[in-house]
Amino acid sequence: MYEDLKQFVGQFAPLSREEWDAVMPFIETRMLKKNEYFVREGEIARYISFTQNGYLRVYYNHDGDEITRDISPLHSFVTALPSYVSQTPSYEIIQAITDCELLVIYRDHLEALYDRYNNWQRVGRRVIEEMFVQTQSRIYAFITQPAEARYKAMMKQFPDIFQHVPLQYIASYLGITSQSLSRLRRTVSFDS
Amino acid sequence: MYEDLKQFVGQFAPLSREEWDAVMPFIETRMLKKNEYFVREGEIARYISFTQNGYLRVYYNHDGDEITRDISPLHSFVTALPSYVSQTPSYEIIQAITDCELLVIYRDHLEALYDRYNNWQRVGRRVIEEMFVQTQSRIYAFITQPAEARYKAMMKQFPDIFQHVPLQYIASYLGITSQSLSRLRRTVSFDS
DNA sequence: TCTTTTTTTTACCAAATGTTAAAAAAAATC
DNA sequence: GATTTTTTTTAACATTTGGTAAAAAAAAGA
Repeated sequence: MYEDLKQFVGQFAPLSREEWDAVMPFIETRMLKKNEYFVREGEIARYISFTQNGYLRVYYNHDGDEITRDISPLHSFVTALPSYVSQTPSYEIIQAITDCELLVIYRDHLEALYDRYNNWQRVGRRVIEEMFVQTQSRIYAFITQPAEARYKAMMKQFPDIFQHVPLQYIASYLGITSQSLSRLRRTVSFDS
Repeated sequence: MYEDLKQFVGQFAPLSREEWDAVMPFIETRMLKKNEYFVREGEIARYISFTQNGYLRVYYNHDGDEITRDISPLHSFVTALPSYVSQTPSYEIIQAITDCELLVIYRDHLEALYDRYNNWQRVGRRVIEEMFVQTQSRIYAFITQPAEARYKAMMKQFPDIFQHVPLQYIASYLGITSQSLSRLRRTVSFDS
């Protein structure tokens, strides 16, 4: 049960049988059809999810454009973090790009788990540390690499995403328009 | 003693007298002269610092250019996180932009503190969560705003930094060349 | 204070990306 | 399968930013 989750979390700290048993009652499975929402605009993000299957998109509305901050890789944790940590209405929207199977845990339950099990709190800390490091790399990429290099790097790192996610979302994630991405793809496919 | 640190950390969780007493023996004060290093390239980041006074710059060498990932605001935590979390040689370099007064704590001591005090682990988690949220905002800025808007936003959010930090570092932090920043500043000062 | 070094600014041209509009292709719906 | 809607591509031109080089200004050192 929850093998993908166990493997993912296990990277960050070993957890005892008891510690796993403690979290089990709080894990809910939630299915989303393509285009359904996990977090809506203005809603408070009261839970976090692990993508057991499918792809989520985290974006927000900016002058009529949808700005994609994240496209969740398979088997990763996703929430609208600004809302989640401060329990204020979310400007970020989370929507299913494909049909999804999510493992959901409520923040209240998770915080209670953290209170009781220092080891779970450690896992929570390490997971977010790792996410922070990833985000840093993305900032470096924005500073040092032009869009074409960012595109190639993304293709290499997340090849599966390109099979499931519309290019317009990828373009936004890369920080360019879909027209620019289209232009890039034309030249990239020839010379590389 | 350590009032700025206590106030900063206190935002994230209340800490008892005992919990503070437990950390005190591990805090070291370290003075850096301008241009001295806190973490050198290839060194393992074995500690984290709180900037009691002064400004640090986190950057790395990229094709002969120094790419500034962060300029620490006053009273913030700074380390070369990728090296710190994985205890591998750091590609990030941390250098004092001004004379600095740092409060330093070693990772080993901090981890031991986390083991013993769940509440400290909670603080560690919340601090990094907050840093992650900040970093997200910066990514949104890169996607949605041209350099001029990012510059104006930075002036508004960190006015003090502009009084202490050379413009070339600010330019790199904004993701542009110092020539471009110079051009921006000329037009900005006229029309706004 | 004078000299040297570093930083910032200016200018010109090149490259990358945006904007607008429309066509083509693909996907969804009937 | 035909129709409608959405997504992707193409094109022309505009804007932003980069690259190179040099001058000006500021800071550091003698």
